[in-house]
Amino acid sequence: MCSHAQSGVANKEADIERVRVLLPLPLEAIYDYAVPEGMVLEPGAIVEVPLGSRLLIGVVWDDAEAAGESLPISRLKPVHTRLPAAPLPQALRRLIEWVARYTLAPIGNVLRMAIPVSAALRPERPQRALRRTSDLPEGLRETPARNRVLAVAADGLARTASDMAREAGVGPSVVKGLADAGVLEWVELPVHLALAPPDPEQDGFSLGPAQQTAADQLRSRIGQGFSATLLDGVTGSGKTEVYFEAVAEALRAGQQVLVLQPEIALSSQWLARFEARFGTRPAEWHSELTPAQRRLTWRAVADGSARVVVGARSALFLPFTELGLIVVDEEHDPAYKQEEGVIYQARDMAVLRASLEQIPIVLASATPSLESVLNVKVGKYDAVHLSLRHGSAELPKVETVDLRRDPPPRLPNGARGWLSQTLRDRVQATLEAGEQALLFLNRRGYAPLTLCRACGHRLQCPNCTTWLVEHRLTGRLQCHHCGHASRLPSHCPSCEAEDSLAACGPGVERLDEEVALLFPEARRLLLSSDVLTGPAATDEVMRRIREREVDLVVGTQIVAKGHHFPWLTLVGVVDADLGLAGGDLRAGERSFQLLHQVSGRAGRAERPGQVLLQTYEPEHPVIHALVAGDRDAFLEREADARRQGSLPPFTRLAALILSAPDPTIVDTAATALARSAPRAEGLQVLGPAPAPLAVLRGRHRRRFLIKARRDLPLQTLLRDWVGPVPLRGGLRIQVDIDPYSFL
DNA sequence: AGCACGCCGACT
DNA sequence: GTCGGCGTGCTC
Repeated sequence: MCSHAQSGVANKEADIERVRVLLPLPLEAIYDYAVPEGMVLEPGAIVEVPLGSRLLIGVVWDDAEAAGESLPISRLKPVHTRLPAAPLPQALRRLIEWVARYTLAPIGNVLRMAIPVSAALRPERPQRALRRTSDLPEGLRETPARNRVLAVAADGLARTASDMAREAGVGPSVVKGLADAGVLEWVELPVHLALAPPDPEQDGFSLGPAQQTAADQLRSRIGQGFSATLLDGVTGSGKTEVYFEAVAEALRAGQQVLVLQPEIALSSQWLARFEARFGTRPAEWHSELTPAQRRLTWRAVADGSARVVVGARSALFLPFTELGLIVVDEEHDPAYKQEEGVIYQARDMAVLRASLEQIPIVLASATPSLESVLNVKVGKYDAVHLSLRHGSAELPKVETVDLRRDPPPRLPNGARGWLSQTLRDRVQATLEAGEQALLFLNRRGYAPLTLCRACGHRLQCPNCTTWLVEHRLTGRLQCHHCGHASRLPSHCPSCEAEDSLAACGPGVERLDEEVALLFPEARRLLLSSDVLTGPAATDEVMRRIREREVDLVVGTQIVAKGHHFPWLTLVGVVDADLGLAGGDLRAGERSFQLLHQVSGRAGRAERPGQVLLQTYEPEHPVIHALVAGDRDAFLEREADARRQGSLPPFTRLAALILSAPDPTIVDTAATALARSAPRAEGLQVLGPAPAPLAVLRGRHRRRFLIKARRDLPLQTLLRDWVGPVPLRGGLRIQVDIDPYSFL
C-alpha cells in the first residue's frame, strides 16, 4: 500500500515535464520550469517565463550537463507561453555554450548577444496605416481640419494615424473621426524586410587569371564540411571579388552566407561592389540599426529570407538555419576583439561557429594576423595567395625620413612644425603635379597634452589616469577614455597663472594648421572620427576626395579603411613611431598592419604612389619591413620573438582586471587573490600591478596577467581561482582571455 | 538585469 | 516619528 502510493507520486512527477530555460541575464545557472499540459517545447524553443515578478524571454536549453542538483517539481513555475518564432538553431546554442565557457562570461550574457531584440520575438502587432477611400459622404460636415487631412491623403498613400495628423496639422481626433466614418480606411503595412535575393549569376566583374585560380580554390570548399582558408592578398589584388565567387557558390547551393567586417558603417564602397556583383544589397547588421530594422533583419535571418548578411562582429550570433559560408574580411583588424561585456575575439569565434556548423570559413586580409599565418604553417588553415595587384597598378614605393638628420624646420610664423623639409617638398611636388597627398597622423584633437609653462602642471582627466586632449575645433578638453569634456581654462588650474597653458605634441588639428600655413593654396580636408559623424557624412567626404575636390587630406586611421582614391599618389606618415611605444605584445604587428594599410591608399590607379615614413628609428624592424615590402620576413621575426618570450600564440594569456570606486577595496581583493593564486607547472601569475590606466571612469584598477602553457586548462584554473571572490563594495572582476588591449 | 528587502539621514 | 537613499541578494 505504502509503496504503491509512493510509486503513484513518482508517476505523477514523471508526468509533469520539466524544461531548462536559459535566460538573457548575467546568470551562471540555467533555471528549470514546468511545462504546462499540451505545450510542446523542443530544444531551442523561444518561451516567455516568469522570473520573480516579471515575464522574460528565454530559450529552452539542452545542455549536456543537465544533471546538477535540480529543484523539486513542486517548486517550479510553469512556462508562460511559447512564442511563435523558429527555435534557436542547435549550432548557435552550442556556440553560445562554447563562447561562455571560453570567455568565462555568464552564459546568459552570451545569449543576450544572440537574442538582442526581445521585442522581435513577441508576436508582432502589425503596423496599421490609413489610406483615403472616398470623398466626404453626405451628412459629414466639411471642416477646415477635415479638408486638410483629405488634401494630405489625396495621393492615396498609406500613413500611420499619427503621421497623417502631423502632416495635416490636426489633432488625432480629426483623423480618427474620418476613419470611423469610412473616409479613411485601415490597411496593414507589410512587416517584411524588403530584400531581393542576391543573384549569383549576375555578372559584374571579370577576374584575372590569378584571381580565377584563387576563386576556384575557395569555391571548391563550399559544401565540403569544415575548412578554414586564409585568403592572403595584397591591397588592390581583388580579394573581395575573389571571395564573392565563394559567396556565389554557396548561394547556388541554397545556403546562407555571413560576411563579417570590422566596421560596417564605413564600408558603403563594399556594399556598392556587392550590389554590382549580386544585383541587390545584402542584409546589414551593425550597431547603427534602429530597433525596427534590427527586429526585421533578425527575423529575416531566422526565416531564411536574408541570404547574405554583412555585419560587424555581433552578426556572428544571428540565428542562421542554412549557413553555408562565413567570410571574415580584414581578419587582422583589432576591432574584432570585443572589449566590453562579453570579451571575445569575433574572428576566432567565427572559426568556431564554422566548425560547429561544419562549413567553410574564409579569413581575408592583406596583412594577416600572426595567429592566422602560424595556423597556416601548422596546417590548421589552408592558404590562398593573391600576390599581384589587379590591373596595372603597382605597389607604392616606401621610404623613410630620418627625423634625427632631417628635423622639421620652424614654421614661417616661428612656431614648431612637424613636417620635415623632405616631406614638405614632396607634398609641394605632388600638388604641383595636380595630384593628391595624404598626411597621416593617428592622433585626434589638437594636442595630446597641455601643460602649464609656469608650474609644470599637466591637465589630467578627473576620472582616469590620462592627459586631457585639447580639441581646438570645439574649444574643449576631452578625455579619450571616458568621454569627460570641459572648456579649455584660461588660467592654470594649479597655479592660477594666466595664459600659461601650452599645447604639447601634435594632433591632426594642429597638423592641419601647419599645412594651412605651408600650403595656403591647397584645398585641405581634415578627417577624423570627430568630423565623420556617420555613414552619410563619410560617403560625402570620400566622394569629395575621389572627385578631386580636395588636394590635401590630413587624417587619422579613419582614412586607412578600404577606400580607393585614384588621384592620391603621396602618403606622408607624420609619426611612424607612434604605435611602437608601450609594452603591448602586438604593438609591432598592429603598427605594421596600420601603416601598410595607410600606405596602400597611395597610387591605386594608373599613377604610381609613394610613401614617406617620418621616424626617429629607421632601423626598427617594423619600419624596415615596410620599406623593404617584406611582410613575411617581418612576421617570421615577430613569430621568433614571441616564441622566445613564451608569448601568444605559443602560450596562452589572460588578464584579470579588478576595479572598484574605492582603491582600498581593490587592493584588499588583489592581495587576497595574489595569496590564493593557482600554482602549476607551466603557469605564471604576474601581479597585482596598477593597470596602465590605474583609474578609468572613476574606478581604481589592479591587474593580473596569467601566462599558461597551451595544454593547461586555463579557464578551469581561472574559474576556480576567481569564482569564490565575493563581489562586495562595488568590486568588479573582468577576465580577458587572449587580451589585445594592455590598458 | 530588475526588483524586493533592509538598515541609516532630512522632512510632513 | 515616517519617506527614501541605494547596498546586497535572489530570481527556477
